[in-house]
Parts: sequence; C-alpha cells; structure tokens
Amino acid sequence: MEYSSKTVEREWQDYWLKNRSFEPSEDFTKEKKYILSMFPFPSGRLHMGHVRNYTLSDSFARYYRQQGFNVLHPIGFDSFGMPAENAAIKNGSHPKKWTYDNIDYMKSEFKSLGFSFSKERELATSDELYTKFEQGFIIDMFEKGLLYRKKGFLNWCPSCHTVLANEQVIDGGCWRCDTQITKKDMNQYYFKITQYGDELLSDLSKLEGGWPKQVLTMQENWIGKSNGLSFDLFFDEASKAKLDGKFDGFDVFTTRPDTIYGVSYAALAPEHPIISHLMENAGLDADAISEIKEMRSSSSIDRQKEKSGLALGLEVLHPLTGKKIPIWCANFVLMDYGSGAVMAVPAHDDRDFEFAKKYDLEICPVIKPFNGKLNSEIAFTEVGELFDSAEFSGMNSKEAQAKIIEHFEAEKIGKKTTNYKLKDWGVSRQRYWGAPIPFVHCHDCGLVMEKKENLPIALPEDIVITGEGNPLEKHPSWKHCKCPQCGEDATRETDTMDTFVESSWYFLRFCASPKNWEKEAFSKEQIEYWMGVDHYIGGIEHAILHLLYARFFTKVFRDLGYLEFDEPFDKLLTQGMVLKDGAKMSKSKGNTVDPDAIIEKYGADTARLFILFAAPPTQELEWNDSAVEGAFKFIKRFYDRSSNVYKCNTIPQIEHSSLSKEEKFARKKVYEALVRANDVYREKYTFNTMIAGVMEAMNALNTQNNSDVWSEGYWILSSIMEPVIPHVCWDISSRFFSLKNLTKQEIRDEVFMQDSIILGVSVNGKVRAEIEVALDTAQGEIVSLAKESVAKWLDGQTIVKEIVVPNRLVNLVVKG
RNA sequence: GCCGCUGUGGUGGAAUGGUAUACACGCUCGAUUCAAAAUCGAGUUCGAAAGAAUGUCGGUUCGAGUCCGACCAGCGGUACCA
Repeated sequence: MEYSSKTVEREWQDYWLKNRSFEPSEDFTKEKKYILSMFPFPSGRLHMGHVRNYTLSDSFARYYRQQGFNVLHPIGFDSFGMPAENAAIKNGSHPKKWTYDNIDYMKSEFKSLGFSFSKERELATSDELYTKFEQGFIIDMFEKGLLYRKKGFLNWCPSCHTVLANEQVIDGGCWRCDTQITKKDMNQYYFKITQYGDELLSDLSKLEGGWPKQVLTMQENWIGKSNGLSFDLFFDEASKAKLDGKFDGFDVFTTRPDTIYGVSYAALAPEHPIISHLMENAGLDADAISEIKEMRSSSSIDRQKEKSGLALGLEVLHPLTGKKIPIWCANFVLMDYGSGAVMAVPAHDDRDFEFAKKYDLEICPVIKPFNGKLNSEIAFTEVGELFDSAEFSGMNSKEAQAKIIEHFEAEKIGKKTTNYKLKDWGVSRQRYWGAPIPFVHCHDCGLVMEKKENLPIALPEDIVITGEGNPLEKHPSWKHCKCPQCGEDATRETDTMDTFVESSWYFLRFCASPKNWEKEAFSKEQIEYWMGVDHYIGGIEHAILHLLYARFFTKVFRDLGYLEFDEPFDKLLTQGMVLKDGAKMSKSKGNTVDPDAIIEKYGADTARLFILFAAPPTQELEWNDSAVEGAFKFIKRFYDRSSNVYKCNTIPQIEHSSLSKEEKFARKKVYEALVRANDVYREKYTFNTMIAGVMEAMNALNTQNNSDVWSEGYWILSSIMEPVIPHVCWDISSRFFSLKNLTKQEIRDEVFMQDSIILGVSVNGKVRAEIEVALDTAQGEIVSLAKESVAKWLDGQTIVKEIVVPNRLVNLVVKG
C-alpha cells in the first residue's frame, strides 16, 4: 500500500479528537504522570523550536499512556505581552484579536502535528478567568507583605515613554527604537522574592539529579549568596556638622574583612541618601551636583566604561585604627547591592585600585603572597599572609577573616552578614496588554486592595494604542472607580503585571478539572495528585527567570496554604536550539524552516522522526533537508514492509529454538530495541539511539522471511515507535493488531540466549583478532584459543599476564 | 574576568573503563527503467602497505573517546555584586 501522510494523519487526528483519547482520567487512584512543555507565546506560527519541544513532551506522554499511567499533558498560551501591542502599533489590529487569532491558528498546528494534548484543559493566560484567579493571588500576597510598592530607579525610554525591563535594554538602548535609555525614579510594585532567597538556594539540592547541573549552577550564581562582615563607618565631628547632624555614618559590607587595615577611602553610590541630602542642602557646588546627576542617569553600560567619582569633603574614622578616611562618590558603587556603600582597599581589589590610581589616592598593602613578593603595579586580590594589621599580622587570610569578624562582634561594632545578588522582582509595567494590578488609589485610604468578589478587573477593549505612554492611563473612564474601602471616588492602578507572573503558576491551573474552572483556581486534592510535574521540558533560555519565579510562587502558595510541597518540577529537560547553517533559526537571518511546509510535503510523522533522530534532545539540532528526506524514507519503508505481517489480536507465540540463525537474530534485534526504548524513556532521553535500535531491528527483519517473526516484530516495533511517529503506528496497529499492541510490552529473555559468543583478542591492549567460542568454554581453553589466533604477535615475546573479561575479550600482556 | 558546556569519519551522531566510528545522511558502483525519479543491493575513517587516528600534551590502568591534571578552540550564561 502506498504511504500517504495526509490520509493517514488526518484520519487518526480526527479519531483521537472524537474519542477524547488524550483527556486525563479523574480517577485519582491510578498512578499518574504529569508531562509538561513550556507553553508558547502566541506569536502567530509555531517555529521548529516549538515543534522540538512538543515532540519531546508528546513522546513522553504517549509512552506513559502505553505503560498504563494516567497522563496529564496539557498546553496553553502565555498570551499577554508586548508583541501584541507592537503588532497593534504596526498594523492597527487590536491586541486581543491579534492574540486570539494567533491562538486559533496555532491550535490547528498542534492538531496537524499529532500532539496528544488535552483539548479540554487548553487555556490562555489572557482569559478573564485566568486573570481573575491571578488577581486573587496578588491580593493574598499583598496581604502577606510579599508584594509592595516603592520608588526605584528604572530603565526609561525617552522616545517610547515607558519603563523597560532589564532584558529589554540591549547595549544600553531601547530594544524597539534604539534610543539610549536613561534611569528614572518611579513607583513600581515588587515581589519580595529576596525573602525566599535562602530557601530558593538551599532547595536546589532537592533538584539534584532531576535538573541539569548547568541550570542549578546558573540559579545558584543568580541568587549569588556571599558571606562577609558588615559594619558602620562613623563620621568625624566636622563631617557630621556638614550633614546638619542628620547622619552619624553609614553601613558597609565586605567579603574580605582580612583586608580591613588596608582601607584608605570609602565610596558611596551616586543614589545614596547621604548624597541626596548633600545635593538638596547646599553641601555641594553646582558642578558636583551636575556630575552626580549625570552618573545617576547614565545607563549601566556607560557606567561600566570608565570609573569616575568625586570627593565629598567628608571623612569617617577607621573602626579599628581611628585613622581619618576620605569619602567619595563613585559610579562603580551600586545602590541596589549591599548598602550602596563600600570600604575601599585599593591594594587588594581591582576596582578600588583603578579608582585610586585615577584620583591619586593612598594605597596601603596589608596582605602578601605566601611565597613571593607583592607587585605594587597591580592589586593583589588573592589570599595570603597579613602584615601591618595589628594583632592579626602573620595570620593567613582565612584565619584572619574569622578572627576579625569575631573581634567586630565582640566589640559590638559590626556583624557577620550574608548578602544576595538576587533582587526583588519588579512586576509593574506601564502597558495595556497585561493583567491589571488589582489595586485602587484612594485620596483618603491610600493604596487599597480590590475586593475579591469584584475580580476580575478586566481590561477595557475600547483603547487606542499609539506606543506612547500607557493606554490604560489615557482611557477616558476605565481608571475611575469607587474606593472599595470608603466608597469615595478613587482611581485604579493602571500598571499591569509582568507576564512572568502568569507563567509562574499556570502548571497548577492545569491540574484543575475544567468542570470546576469557574469556581476555583484549583483544588488542593487535584494539586496533590498531579504535582509535581514529572517531566518539564523547555528551552535553556528559561533557566533562570521563569524557573526561579515558578519556584518562588510554589513556595509562596505553600505558605499561603494552597499546597504542601516545596518544588514544582521534579525533572527538567532543557532542549538545545534548532540551527540551520550553523546559526539559530531566526526571521532576521532568513534561515527558518516553516513546520507547516514540512508537514505539507512529508507529514507530521517525518518531522517528528527527524527531530528526535538527528540529535539527543539537550544538544543543538542542525536542520538538514536530506536527513529529513531520510526520515521520510524510513517511514515509507516501515509502512510498506508491513505487507509481511498477518492479522492477530495477541502477540504471535514463537518457538525460538526452531528458528534459523537470521530469524533468531531478527528477534534479538527487536527485543534489544524494546529494552533500549524503556531505558531511553525512563532515564537517558536519547531518542536518537532508540530510533537507531528500531532501524537495526528493521534491517534484521529484512534478512529473513518468517511471517511469525515479522508479525511479532511489528507488534513490538509499532508499539515502540508510536510515541515518535504516532499516525503511522496507529494505522498499522489498527490494520493488523486491532490497536491491542499499543500497551506495555513484555521482554522475552529467551531471545538473548546464545550458543556461542565472539571475543576480541588483544595484545598489550591492541585488538588483533576475534575468536568464536561456545558459551560454556572453560577459561583455560579460551586463553589457548586466543593465543593461537594472535600467534603472529606473540612470536619471540614472553606473556607476562593474561586477562579474560567474560563475554568481552582476552588481553595478553607481553614483553619482548 | 568568573561560571558552565562541547571538541569522534565528508556530515548529524553511536560507544555501563573492555573489539572506536552503531544508526542515518552524503558519495561511489550495480540492478530495475527507453530514460529519469522512486525503489532494491553492494561499498565507503585515513593510508598503496606497514600502520595511524576520538582538539593538544602529560598521568592512572593489563586496557582510556570515557577517569585525573595542564592547555587550546568553539558555544552559552553572567558580570564594577564590594
């Protein structure tokens, strides 16, 4: 029969839909598997990265269904976000229409690829029902003090009139219009993720083994825990007077307390409150003020280009020596790390050194290498031996660090402190297409939460999107409301939430039974059954932000009483990128391959087979047209050779000992493929080797013509391949096996029994010959056969050692 | 700079410390065909051979692509984090 991908694929896609084949059961006594792909943004069309992602999760889902598990394999759309607004600006389409049109199209693509997603649990995060529950959680978090509002210096694009996230700033410019961004002091909502910093770090150990090491390391570095000493530097009397008595001193943090005797100046971030005070109270001249303003507004890229600063005319006293230390304002000091102020030890820190050289500040070395001499041309930043450090002189750095912290604590002038690079998560965006933050500003009551029964606070549809400013702010009526507390006139918050908020809990929403979707976000019972996600599959680009935020939400929900576990994703599989001509597929490079075109030409099964066969999932995948052709040929051959198979409702029973050598070999290859398949799904995820095993089995079946062996072979192979090329396999299975073989397959040990084995013979580790011996051959005889086979290499040599590795090889060690 | 990953035929890639190059692509030859496509079959690491080869150099071992150390190259993450 001629293979037609279109006929076969359409038939089975309709069958699956009609029979609700992929809906999870509500029977919670069954063993479950929760297989999840990272859901897509509805950009319009699927790209090959998506196809790779969903082919992987689909294979897992189908495999576990065959093994008898209750499988949840849902999909949705991460459908809020800037691109919908950008499309509106460009084509005048409404963001909502643009988004939902794209979703409809992409759903049809899912169907044509044969992905076994649950239809009934499909959702989009821009659905009002989703917004409703999300706003409820935001209110919960605000009540718990995990969401707060404060002023911060944010990235601002002067041309687009909007705040930009850090990741939307590219080389110091706006990602859309290239304008140099500036910093603007604005109100912003923040999640207090730092409160969970320690747990987010320590729980990484629970993920070891299940998550790639690389991702764990990236998260660890991102959280960036460091231990050290924090202490106050106090102003002298003259400086206090200059500051109108408002400040006694300021706090600094160091990870190198062992260098404390080398402190020769201290520096404040341009945004530091002491500097603001000086600027506002005539403590600085006009030139200095404009210089500081310049530092404050320059982008972080600019600030990294060259160190600059200015002396403030203030002095503090060294906490141990009492020596006077000058205070500078320096652009390399960051306000949002530590306390925004540092002690500077130019002799032992590269940055402090560079700054001291530029402004001709004192450099006092206090640590020298254990062996060798100090080089005064550079900072010595490694550990070493202390000198000129009072009673700590002569100690090594490590010892001195502990002792100096002890000393500070005993004298009550400082304490051991831990700092994190992790910052609180700024979540407000001055944008239309996002979930509104459910708060109200009331003249009398201040910032007030919306009442839960009024949720969702939905977006208005009659808006004008120009790309300038926040459309919600400009809408004539939307923001005007009554205060939920006092009932007086008030205004709604017009900021919307970062889209990372939606993706931080969607995996929980999928656990909810759709029949209760209106009533609740999810129930505890459903969550406890389905979570954690057994296999979470997606791109490495989400290694930090999305996965960190989802972990954070899980812990918050636990503390709110919604669930009872600590981590959402048991196993994480990060797929590699899809490349063409050695570069990532992208529209701008013009090297994309459209999935629809591949399906049209070869069918979904070919696309799926190629993607899984061409490389292991974690590696980059190089697109190759002729290899796609090869995958297509295999499917055609697989379909065609089914003419050797007869109809049966149970697996054919075969008397193994009665078979010919070729027939035995074919059976062995078939069952080897089965063993490998189980290995791959449960542990190794190297689908390419599983498929290679099936190809070997096919090649072996081809060398014989026993119809029992063919039929048994197809019974097994079409079961193994069903998760990869489902349409063809369902077709074969229905024609010959009444779909009875798409289940767990038993391994038959008898096919692995052999009468003889082939051993390699090596001399000094170099393989020189092969011998075939009967299974029960005694070791002595094996050795003498081996010697015979390599006589040529033993000539004139003395054998000093004989090593026999059972079933593998014989190694003879000789000396000549 | 720091952290991580990857280096195997012409190409994608196989190989629990035990016969390197499975499987596939490509290429070559042959069958089929009036011819081509499709299909089927054979061959294909390099080298005429001895022999050599898993980025380079060392080490551990009877035996190393695999383990250890140093380096080189490519890719990715991150970065004035005190």
